[in-house]
Amino acid sequence: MSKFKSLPGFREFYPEDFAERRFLFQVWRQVARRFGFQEFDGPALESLELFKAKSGDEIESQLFCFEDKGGREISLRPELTPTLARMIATRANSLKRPIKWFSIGDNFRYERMQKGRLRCFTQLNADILGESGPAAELELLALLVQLLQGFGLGADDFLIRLSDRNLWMLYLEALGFADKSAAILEIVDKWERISEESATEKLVGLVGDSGSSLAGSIRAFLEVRNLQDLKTAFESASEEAAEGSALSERLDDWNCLLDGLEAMGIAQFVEMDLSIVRGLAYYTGFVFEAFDRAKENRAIAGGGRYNGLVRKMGGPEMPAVGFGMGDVVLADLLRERGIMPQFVDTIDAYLVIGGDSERSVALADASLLRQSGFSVDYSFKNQAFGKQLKAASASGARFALIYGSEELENAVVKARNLSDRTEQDLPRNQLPLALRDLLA
RNA sequence: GUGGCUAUAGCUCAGUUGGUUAGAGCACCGGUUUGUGGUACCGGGGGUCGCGGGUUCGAAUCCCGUUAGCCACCCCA
Repeated sequence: MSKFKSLPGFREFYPEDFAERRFLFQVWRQVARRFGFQEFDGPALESLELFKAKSGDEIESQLFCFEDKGGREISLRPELTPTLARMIATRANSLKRPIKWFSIGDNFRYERMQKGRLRCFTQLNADILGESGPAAELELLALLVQLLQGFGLGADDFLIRLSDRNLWMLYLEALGFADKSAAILEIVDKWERISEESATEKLVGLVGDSGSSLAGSIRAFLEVRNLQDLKTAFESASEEAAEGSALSERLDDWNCLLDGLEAMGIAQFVEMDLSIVRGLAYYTGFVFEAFDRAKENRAIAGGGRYNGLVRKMGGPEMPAVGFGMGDVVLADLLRERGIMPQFVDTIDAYLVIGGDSERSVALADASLLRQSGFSVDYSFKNQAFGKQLKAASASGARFALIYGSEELENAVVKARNLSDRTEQDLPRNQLPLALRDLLA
């Protein structure tokens, strides 16, 4: 056993683990590219202030932060969005819009670990900036669906819940609680986790006696699953608001988005569900989360619109919407479903070397073949043929190239197909070409 | 930050009411095998039984502490 251990919440990736990781990244990258997103990255280490600016001072307790040797207060990044917002803010005026960017990177959060949550995890982030209309949300939802489909997940496996903080603001305004909306939404966010009684208690504590009727109105809103339900909820809240232009404009956005989902053939993956409000209050419009259907409440990915952030980072007004998807929950899910592929590293050829007198010839060919683009391996020491063939087989090689004295006398090497055990001689002076034909 | 459970080889786990030198399977290395691989047989390396303290003639085993892991709460950007 090693004298040292890795830090809590930080993983080591042995080759078999890394193969899974590579698979996740490949799908992420391929699908994002299919949608025309461009890959970027920022520094893993940033000033502490950057993260406090977005999330408030309380965030510090969950950061890997410290003072560097120059006396700077710095932190490993807990998320990518502040960095993205700063990068966009810096070049906002020269970036062609819409800006469609994605990134795959490690994030760090100083938290107690549990299932699906570590201290260092990798997240895919995809963001669209410069588009204020629901076309941006549509594109991101379509990307999210195809990403999950790219891993072999289907409509039975996941569901995207789509919500809207704007609708909540309009609704609370219609109910006469516009001034307490932030505090009320915090309670709504916890609604599913705490009992309705204790939620009602909190509401009564917040707004007084009208709290219990407010609780009833909120429950009705939480049960909304389509635009018809929504209309009914608003009508019973306030006739005036139900007829107002603010609501009808927002309903236009909803119609546009829902029609788009229909047109893209992904409507069955998305459900209107206003119980998603997402904790921190910097989201400004549509918000959404993708859930594992088998285990309710486990979010695979989440995001929403955050129109104010680029300006907060010193840039111009810049509409923005994005989502993140972590590798930990996703990999757990794929393993549970039995759809995490098992990868075997293979090579093209394994050289079986007769002895010292054949070794230098074999080494010359290994070098040539590798330069020609083949993956080639061989034993470091002289061993019996049987041993070397065993190693060849274990290496995953498709062919064993046998360098024996008889072969070399005839200026050939014997290629043994390791799966069907057939053999044929290849001329040494044309080895790369001959091997290419064999592998084709 | 709070609580519950757990900790023996790289992995999965045995280990009796406390009793010699802590075991097995898998994996790894070597041999049977200097011209033909997945099986078989033989052998080998690898452990301060998480760590520290206590009880005892004697602790992997009992007690206390601590650390780490898992799970839940909190939080979830």
